[in-house]
Amino acid sequence: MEGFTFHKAERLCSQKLIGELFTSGESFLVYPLKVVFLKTEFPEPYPVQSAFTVSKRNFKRAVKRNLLKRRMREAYRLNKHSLYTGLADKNLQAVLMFVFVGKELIEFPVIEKAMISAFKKLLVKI
RNA sequence: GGUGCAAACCGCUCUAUCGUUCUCCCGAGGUUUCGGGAGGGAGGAAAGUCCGGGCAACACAGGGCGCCAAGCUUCUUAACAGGAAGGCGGGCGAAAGUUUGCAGGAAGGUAACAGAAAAUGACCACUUGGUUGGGAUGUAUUCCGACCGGGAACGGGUGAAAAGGUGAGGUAAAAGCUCACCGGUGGUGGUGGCAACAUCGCCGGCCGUACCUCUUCUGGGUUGUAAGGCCAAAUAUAUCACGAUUUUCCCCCGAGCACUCGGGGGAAUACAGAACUGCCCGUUUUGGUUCUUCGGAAGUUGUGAGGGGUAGGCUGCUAGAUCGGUUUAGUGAUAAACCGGCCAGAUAAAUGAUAGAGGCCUGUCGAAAGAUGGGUACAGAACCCGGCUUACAGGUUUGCGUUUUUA
Repeated sequence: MEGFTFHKAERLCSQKLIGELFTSGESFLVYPLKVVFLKTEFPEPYPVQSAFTVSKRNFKRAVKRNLLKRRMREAYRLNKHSLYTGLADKNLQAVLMFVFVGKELIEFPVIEKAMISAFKKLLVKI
């Protein structure tokens, strides 16, 4: 079991993949998060590439958007091992996008809980 | 000490655990990557993108008109619509101060509502001439009217603004009509100031105000780092332009062993289009036309434009009008010299998350020590600088005004 790292290879950076994800990916909601996922293949050793985003419409200030993205990323980083092992068992690769759909700043423990249940739901659905 | 004004500055700290990006070192691995260690990693506004520059690409003979922006003076600066110091006018304040405005009135134009009239000013009231009605006295005066024609900007009223103010003379009544003083303006001279301007004297006309799409003066190419450059990958050279070359046909000149060989294939014209541009002139260029013995087709290939395809890496990319001191010059903005330092470079976008402790401010309880609750702002680099504007919990320092107490 590797540690709680979150390297660049684990992040979703390719504009092309992001475009594909939004046009042909499936999604579900675990308030305050919306998860968009797509089974695909990419040349990295990790089972998942993921990205986080916060709408500019709900949060006008960049500071608040950054804070929420950081909290989501921390929650992902600290709990991703269950997702990794689950996907590795099924021998799948996927790209994920977490969209924050809440309208106000939400504390870290709430986001963490939502993230864990999102992982369980994702493993069932995929 | 209270209260107020101005300027400058700071704008949370520490520990633990787990992470992120860049640089360097070590080890594994061997054109990539992984592990460990050390160090650097948001702001005073990083924001708004409102001005001004650097840098880059593209464009560019020149002139006129237009458009946009600025407009007291001197200085400052790479530059500015910024800043500093000063000048004049207005507003606020008891004061320290603060705030706001500033080219011009020669030509053109505008001045709502109200008011008679907004610049060729006569509504009421004033005054006068003529005609006329009535009354009084007693036979040519006076009083009260009406109508017509003048005089006159002193008074009333309107307005943001009403034809300089006060006094005297003057007159039928008046009036810069005249005079004295005052205000303003133009000219001129002295003094002070680099200047805006201030101040004093003399002379003149006796003198509206505010504003503009008006006039004048100064400046102004366009687009922004998603600029631009390089590499990789990928598709395929459609179309267009220019050049080179080959073949063929045509024309001209020369040779000639007679249908072969060698050499060569322009110039003028402002008619039209295009470019430069907001428009016009103009310039450049292309096409056409004309003249002339005097160029057309096809293939191959190169360069450029353009389409299609590719959406990945490097560069630009951070050492600079740089930062921190000290000294000197200057009222100041700022400049110069010397010493020292290296200070973010991400790209679905790092600079963090969680927990604990402590500061700071503040509410309540309490004589105090303390206890307990709340708050800890505004805000996140995206090519780089100089300004401006806006947001901001709380705090520090300095100078000045005013008031009170003490001496």
